[in-house]
Amino acid sequence: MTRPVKRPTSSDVARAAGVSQTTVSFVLNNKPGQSIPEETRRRVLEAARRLDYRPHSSARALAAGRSDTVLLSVPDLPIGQSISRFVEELAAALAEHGLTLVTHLEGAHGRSLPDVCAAIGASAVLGLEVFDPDTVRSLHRAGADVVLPAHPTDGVSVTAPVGRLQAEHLIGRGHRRLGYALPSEPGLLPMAQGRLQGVTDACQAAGVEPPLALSPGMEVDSAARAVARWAEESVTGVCAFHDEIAIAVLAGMRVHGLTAPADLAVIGSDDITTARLAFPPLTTVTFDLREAAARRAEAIVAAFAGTRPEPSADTEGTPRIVLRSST
Amino acid sequence: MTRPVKRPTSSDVARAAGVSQTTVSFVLNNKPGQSIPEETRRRVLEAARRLDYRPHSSARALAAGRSDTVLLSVPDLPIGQSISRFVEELAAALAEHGLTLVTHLEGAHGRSLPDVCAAIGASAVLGLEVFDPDTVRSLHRAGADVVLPAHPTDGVSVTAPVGRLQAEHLIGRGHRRLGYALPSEPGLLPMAQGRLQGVTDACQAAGVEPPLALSPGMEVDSAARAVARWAEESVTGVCAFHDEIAIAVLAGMRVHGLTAPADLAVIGSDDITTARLAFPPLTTVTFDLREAAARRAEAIVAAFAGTRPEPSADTEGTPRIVLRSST
DNA sequence: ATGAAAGCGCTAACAT
DNA sequence: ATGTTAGCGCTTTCAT
Repeated sequence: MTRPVKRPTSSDVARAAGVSQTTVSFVLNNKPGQSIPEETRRRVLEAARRLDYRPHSSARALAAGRSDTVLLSVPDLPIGQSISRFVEELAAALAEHGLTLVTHLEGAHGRSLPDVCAAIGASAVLGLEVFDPDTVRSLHRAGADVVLPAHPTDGVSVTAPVGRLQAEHLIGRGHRRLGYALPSEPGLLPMAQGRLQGVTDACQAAGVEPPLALSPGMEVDSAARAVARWAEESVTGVCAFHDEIAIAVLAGMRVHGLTAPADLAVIGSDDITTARLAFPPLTTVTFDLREAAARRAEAIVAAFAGTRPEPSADTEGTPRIVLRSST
Repeated sequence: MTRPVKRPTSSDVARAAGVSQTTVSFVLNNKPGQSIPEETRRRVLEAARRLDYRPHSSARALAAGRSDTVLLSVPDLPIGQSISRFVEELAAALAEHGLTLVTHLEGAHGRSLPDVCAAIGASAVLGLEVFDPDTVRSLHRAGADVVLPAHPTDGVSVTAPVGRLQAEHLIGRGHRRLGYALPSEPGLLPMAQGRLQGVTDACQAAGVEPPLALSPGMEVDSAARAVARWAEESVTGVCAFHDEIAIAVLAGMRVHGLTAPADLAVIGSDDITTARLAFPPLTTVTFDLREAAARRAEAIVAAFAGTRPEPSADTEGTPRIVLRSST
């Protein structure tokens, strides 16, 4: 359980390879502008491999003045596997640039994000939504070189256009009065505001009334009340913040003997696994997370290099509507 | 986006407080066995606060030979909010001991756990299931002082007794032939084996046949096939690895016009949000994660101190059966 | 093409 | 009660 062995240092590798420690550093970091003969390089790499050498991250960070660690802050809770997949892709994309991603779950009780950032010596901090200026400042003081997104143009949330797409889908199907199902967790509200705004925009563009936003909650009863309310207001289509809430709406409809999409069309977001298994199956909006993740990774690497990433027209990944019912 | 400012060092604080840098270190770390007059201590703390000083984690880790970072490895995907809550509680409990928790999502493409461990300089690595000896060795070589659980007695998984409880519940209801629904993700298999073993044990103890384990998958069709298979074998109750799979089984039953629990009883695990909303609602096994998290945190702190945690009889948290249907 | 040497910011003996 | 000093393992400048 406790480790008695001392791990090899770069000097150990140097000794084993019969070169200086400096040379080891050059070889292992592929230092440009150095002319290391193939033979020497080989010897060093071989020795490193044999000793199972790994650079001591703290020592490296201390000397270099920056770490290779990227911290991702993930909001309160279960955002479905859509986000999980995003994290995975992001980690992979960053790994290709030699960066390591770890995640901090924003919780009520944990430490603050700047604390965590300082504690692990992250040199970049990522979020899903734009950080407010105060947080950005704190993070910088905590040692973060890069904070993203710090500005709405930084290639914002994975989530922004979701609402618009949901609404356009329903409006395209002839719905003229929409509802919006908000999450109850306060932590998700900022993100929800963004998505709701998208719905509102789409409604305005189509010349239909703005959506009636309610919080159906995650209980059958509360959801049933929301459904009743929407029915009173002649709402015929509901956009849900994410699939879990959409499923709650479906459950609420069951209470009233309503069926989707005939009585009320419901569209979710994130394409969680259980959405596919809901009855009736849910219509969902989702993104190509691979793309989005890759772009984010580029933005980070570019920010490190001081180069601002070229502002691509669509920083959001390729949206995709996944239809599973005939909503 | 990029930070130009240099952050204050402990020497800056020393200068501001008119003391030596050593004294600053002593005060800020509450070094025991030192007698710092209240006045000096106050001046130092005041200066640190004014400068918004935060110790440089890498420097500290390098000098002290160990960091305050704990890395939690979370398996493949959305294990529901049960696990999320566990993470949150764990983070809070560790924070009370000055330790910082970050999470690594085990993904197909990301870096290996030892890589991540080395990259962030974690001095403890945690998992939900027992690590195999090879991994433990790698982690130690990667710089981890503490690896838990490394041994079945270390206060194992949050999950171990789950299978037993599920089976006992069904057997208690008169079921004599059980099925088990395995996950399809290979990453979850080790955990699934543990839970399945619990079911098998309970069956043996009750003198009923061992469970018929199948992988229903997360598609309606594949789940329907599994259900058919269980029906052929006169299985009347199914324990599912977790709620998502249980929901898949429910979906498969719908295809055959079967209803739960009359035709086939289904019991899940983890109490995910959508399980509450499934139709019919799912029976689920769940734990008091607060307790489990606190115990885990203690184990880690104890391991750091070299003290083995006193082996408490129940390292698993308080199990709780959540009934939502009349399974 | 390679090495020597000076720190990075901190902790921990060891003085005083 | 406080300061002096020597590293921790690495990167990087400057010599060779």
